[in-house]
Amino acid sequence: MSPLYLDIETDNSNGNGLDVFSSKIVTIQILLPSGETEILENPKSLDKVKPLLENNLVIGHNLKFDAKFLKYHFGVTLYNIYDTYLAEIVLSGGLYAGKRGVTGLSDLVFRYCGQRMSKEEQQGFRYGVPLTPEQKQYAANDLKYLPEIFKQQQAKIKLLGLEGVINTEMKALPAVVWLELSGMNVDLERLNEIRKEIKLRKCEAEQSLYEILGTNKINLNSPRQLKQELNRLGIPVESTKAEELAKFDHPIIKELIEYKEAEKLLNTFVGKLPNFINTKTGRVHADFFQIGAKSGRLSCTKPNLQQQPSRTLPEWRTIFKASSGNKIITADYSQIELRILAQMSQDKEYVQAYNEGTDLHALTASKIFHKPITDIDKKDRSVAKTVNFGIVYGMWTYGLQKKLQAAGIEVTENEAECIISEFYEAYPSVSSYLRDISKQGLKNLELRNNAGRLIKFEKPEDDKARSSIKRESKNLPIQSLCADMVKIAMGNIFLKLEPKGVKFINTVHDELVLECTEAQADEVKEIVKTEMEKAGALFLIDLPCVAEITVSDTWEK
DNA sequence: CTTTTGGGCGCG
DNA sequence: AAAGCGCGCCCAAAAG
Repeated sequence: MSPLYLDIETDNSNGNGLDVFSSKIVTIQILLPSGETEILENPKSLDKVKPLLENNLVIGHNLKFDAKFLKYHFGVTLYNIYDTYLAEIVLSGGLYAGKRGVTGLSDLVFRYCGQRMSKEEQQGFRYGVPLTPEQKQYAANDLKYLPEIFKQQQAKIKLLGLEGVINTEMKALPAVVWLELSGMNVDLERLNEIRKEIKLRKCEAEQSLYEILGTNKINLNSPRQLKQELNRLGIPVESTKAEELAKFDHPIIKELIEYKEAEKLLNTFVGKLPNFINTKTGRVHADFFQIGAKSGRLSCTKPNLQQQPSRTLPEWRTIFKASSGNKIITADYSQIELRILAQMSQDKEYVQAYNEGTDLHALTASKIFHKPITDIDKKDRSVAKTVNFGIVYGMWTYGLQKKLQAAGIEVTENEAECIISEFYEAYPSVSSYLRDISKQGLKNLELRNNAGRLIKFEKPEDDKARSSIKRESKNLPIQSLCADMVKIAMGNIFLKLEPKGVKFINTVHDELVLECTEAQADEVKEIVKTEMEKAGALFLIDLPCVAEITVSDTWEK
């Protein structure tokens, strides 16, 4: 298998040359193993090069873009990919995730080849218009440094032992292409019903607020003005965030929280989502960044399908509806971060609880409150749940106290301290694991998760930054291992289900969402469950990995 | 006028 | 001394 180097140029005359659905490919440049550069101008069909592209290793920079165009316009699928852009983020230990100005092709050309790529003027590639000599030069230029970049990255990958992580990312890339091309279907009628409901809620809250305040000469969306008004009413809030407001007992607080919630939902979700429905496909095609977070998690924009309301407005997700005749498969890992913590800490009680199917939150409650597990009530369990999750994030007693307070559970700082120390006494291995890993992270300024993913930290300049590294060191190995599981599953599911015409429509950190015909639903459900659990079992050795799957007409919470 | 920053909040 | 990890998007206010 000989590697090819690939790049494409697209028509930007509609000002939207990056949009796969409304722009066309003007040229495809391929640097062949022979060293020759082939430029396909204004291609009508790719039948001649399809086998070449589908059966060889294709190397390029940010190939998600190219792969989307090739797939959508010509039905060509890139299976075997090496992307210098993703590789560079992996090599940076996640430091380049979501950063601008460090991962562009020109940045890599300078870093590896010492050459400054001239910032040439927009070449104005137009579909159907023959290329000028300058345009041909420009097109070929994007390819000529790739072999050297590839070679040097390969050496670094080997040196750092990052082959496994790179492999995971490159196999996940075709799945991300599949994801972006699939898009989600939106039930606009349902959306409009919800819009009406919330508008009403907002108006009612707004009227009450004006009445209580005795004026409507205030911008309720201005934290500054709002705080001033609340202080004037004798409510000594230090800020206007929900958590602070919850500390005070005054009729205005309830209305204010109601107003802010409705305002947020209307402005951020209800009002915005319809703008993202693509006119060509009728679906919402968000942009996913494959390594959007330094943990290796994906991030998402325009719109961010990873932050669609579920707690604040449970019915919201039902607007994401299967097309007629289809079903939506929602699959998520059960308590995955706590299971990973159990695996990594090797804590006896934690591991045993998951092996015996004991409710871990109830178990924790029984430990910290010294009660038999059968006597644990809802409130005890809720406190324990906050502790279990908070521990994974490196929470301190002060944070626990605030978190519980926001949930309507009052504890003194002393009580919070007791709860945490009881937790560590009950799970000594969790305690020592977290202590050791945070020390190690701060000392080495880098960590590995169990999949070998490298996590680096910037050199801290002050105590605040040092504390931050200690907390991140507790959390990131866990968060990132979950990301690796999801990516491995994604890559394997792509190979099995994309050829069957199934759609991959969303992913939210520990969750995969697919759409398929009713007839396919049972089979798809089984495959997704099996692949997710298989990927999890690569790293959860001493306890089970469980993926929970639902089949429905809509995206389920 | 446009861009950046800060407070705030949606999700896992 | 700081006080919970990772993201993206909203608006208002400040800065350019």
